[in-house]
Amino acid sequence: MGRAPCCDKASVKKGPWSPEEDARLKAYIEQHGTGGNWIALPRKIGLKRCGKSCRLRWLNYLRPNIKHGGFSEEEDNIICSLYISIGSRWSIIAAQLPGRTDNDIKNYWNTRLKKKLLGKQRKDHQQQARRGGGMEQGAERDESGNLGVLSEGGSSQSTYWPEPAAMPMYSTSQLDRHVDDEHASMRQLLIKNEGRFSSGSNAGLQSPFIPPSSATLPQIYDDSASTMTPLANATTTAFGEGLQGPTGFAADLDELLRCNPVKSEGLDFYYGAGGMVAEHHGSITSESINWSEVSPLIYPNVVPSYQGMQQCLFEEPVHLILQ
DNA sequence: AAATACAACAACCGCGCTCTT
DNA sequence: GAAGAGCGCGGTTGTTGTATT
Repeated sequence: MGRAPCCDKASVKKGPWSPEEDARLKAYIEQHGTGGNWIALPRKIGLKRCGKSCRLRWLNYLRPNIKHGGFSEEEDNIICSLYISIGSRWSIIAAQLPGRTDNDIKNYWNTRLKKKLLGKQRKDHQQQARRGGGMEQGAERDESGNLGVLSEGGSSQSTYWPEPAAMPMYSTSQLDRHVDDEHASMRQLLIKNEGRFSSGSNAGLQSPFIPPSSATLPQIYDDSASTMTPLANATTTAFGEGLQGPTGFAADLDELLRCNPVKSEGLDFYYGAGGMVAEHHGSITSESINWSEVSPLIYPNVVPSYQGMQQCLFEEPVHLILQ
């Protein structure tokens, strides 16, 4: 048996919201709140809209203090850094950017930031070629504009990415899962750019996100197994399996942030004293956290601490992981 | 000026999860 | 514990505006 629809599709209006609908929804919520039931809300107001549609409209457009457009470079950098670390968890990323909604960030990423990054990549690519960087033919991106990270089966490498010796050691199953994975590809791009668009002084720095090989992984965790085990579990549960990527990436992030508490203050909500990882040993989910409540607490820290976070993300873990 | 292509944004859809009964 | 309702999220599609030919 299929899932029951959340509302009667036939009697529900779809498409763009009129100013009148906006005004009614806004006025009602400002006066009465949502009442904890979005499904019933449109009936109370007399709107022929799906409850989910009302919720979306409120959250993405009508809610106070929503910013639209005009993303700053700092915001770009934060988005990129978080995309590197947690992937397309737009709601979590949005929680780090006051006034931004997940939908807004998602759209911004899909329509502009991704292209901006690829544009930079293309530029770097050309510069490298001019310097005699030895780009082979056929290294161009595919029709969708993506650069191949690894070819099918992982037996050959992209001509752009580092030589095999510098490449992470993926297992066969990991490769199978992530070949042609856009997220992985984009993340590689971001990592190369150190999670930002502006070129920094340490442009040649090697990415810290070199995934530990199967041989090095256990060592990392064995060193502090009593604390790392719940941490790793919590990370997996909180951000989902997909997060782990081909690299045990979230675990790496855990490790480096754990080892650099001062630098990770932007992620206090996640790692800090009494934070979710500290308090919930392996049983939390992203849904169990009320990000709207968490966000106000962390907003003030985010931007000022970004440099530190970025430094933490991009400078420290090389020796940690390769140790 | 008209047609077409592209970009940006708003909104919808389906799924997984949590909560309630 | 099971089932249903509702919420929240991420992916995708549709619409509108702008640029180009």
